[in-house]
Amino acid sequence: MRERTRERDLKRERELERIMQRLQKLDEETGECLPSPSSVNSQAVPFSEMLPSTMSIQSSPVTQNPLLSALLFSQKPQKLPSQKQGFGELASLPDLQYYLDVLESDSSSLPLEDIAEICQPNLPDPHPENSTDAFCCVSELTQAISDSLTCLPSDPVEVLETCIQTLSDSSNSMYSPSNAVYSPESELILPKSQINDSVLSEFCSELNTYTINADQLNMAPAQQTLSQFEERHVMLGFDDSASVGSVDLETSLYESLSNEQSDKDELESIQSDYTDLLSLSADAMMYETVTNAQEQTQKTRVRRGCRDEQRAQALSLPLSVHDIIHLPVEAFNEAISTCKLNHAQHTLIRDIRRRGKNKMAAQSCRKRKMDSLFGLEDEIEDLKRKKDQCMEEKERNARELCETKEKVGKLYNEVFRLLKDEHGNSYNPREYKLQLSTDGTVYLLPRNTAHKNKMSTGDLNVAV
DNA sequence: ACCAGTTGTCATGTG
DNA sequence: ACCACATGACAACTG
Repeated sequence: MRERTRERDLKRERELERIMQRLQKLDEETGECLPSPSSVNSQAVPFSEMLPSTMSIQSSPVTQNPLLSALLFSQKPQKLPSQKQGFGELASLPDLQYYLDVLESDSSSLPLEDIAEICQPNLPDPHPENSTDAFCCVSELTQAISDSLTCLPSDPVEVLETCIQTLSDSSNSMYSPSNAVYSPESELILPKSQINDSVLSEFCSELNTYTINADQLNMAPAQQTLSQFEERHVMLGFDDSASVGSVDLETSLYESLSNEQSDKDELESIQSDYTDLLSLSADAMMYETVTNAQEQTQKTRVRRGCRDEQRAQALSLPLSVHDIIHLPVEAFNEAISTCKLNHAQHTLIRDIRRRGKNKMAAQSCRKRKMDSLFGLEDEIEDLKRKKDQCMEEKERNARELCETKEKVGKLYNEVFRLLKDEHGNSYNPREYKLQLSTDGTVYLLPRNTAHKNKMSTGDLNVAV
């Protein structure tokens, strides 16, 4: 089996090499430098954008066919899991897209007979037992190109449409919607027959949260994974915005599958823990057993969030975990009083409600704490901004004060220079000074008396 | 293996 | 006394 795979890989490598050589030869002959198929891959231009404007992709049957959807919208064929069985061969699809693109955009740059020759290696294998499904897919496309070239060698658009029509005929295609699964996000197409755990793991990071009920665990793993893969975005059964009772598929699906036995063991353990209570008559013994069960459960905690769900199932509680937690007090009390519960059920239902309430309280408490923290951080930022503003204002005021002092000094000197005594002589600035009174009058005072009685008009010699 | 962050749970305090 | 809620502390889990 491994040898056959290696042979197929080598065969495909040789084919790709031939195609590349042919392209290189074409480049040399035409003197034009056409983008190589690999560069087309890296350019990540959706093939749908290459379609003529008159050809609406939405109205085309293309989108009805998962293979063509994958083909036309495939931008990163290198993402295909080449190590998975049969998918490495799909890597040449973008090459074929490239040829179709050249046909559609400028058929003169690539002689049609050359395309037929390029496509020749991809034609269906005369020995079908050597072909993989993916290789058949490539062959199918190249066959369509080749046939189209024969029938409609002068109309590239029709070539393309013929290819699409050929591959849209899903009646015999292994990639028809009825037997293939297509992931638009990951741009991959997988035949259902090849969906298995290892392939599914490629998709798991994109899958949403699922709630798995107990009877799903009884499904065969491959059947279950396929079923859940097809039902992505669908919430089954218990719906809870919190994680109570729900199981994250990514972490738990495989856990559920690989540890199916341990899961059952755990369920049985829980069931045993609480059903043991049914056989006990003394309340004290019941309480002790509940405590032991809780301790044991805590010690053997495998996953969080679904334990109460399992416990509720184990003891067949009449209310869902969601109702147990979210019902108003009156309704809850009425419900548990009307439903005749034994001691174990009563204890469990109280515990579930307490834990559920406390879980929500803890969540809101943490949210408040984070909000408070963010509020404090915002306050710190505001205070920093205000501090910066104050610092800027202080600097601006200091600058303005300096400028004002400078202006006053100049004005002082100017005024002092203009003052003359009765003989027309200037006053000595070392002996006299100007002083401004509170009423706005400027006085000339001798320096030795200025400080003694600044505002005494009797000392004034000159009023300016 | 280690670590930081997240989450569920329990114990305890408070109104 | 009882209840609901808040919160610190711890352990399990996760990436």
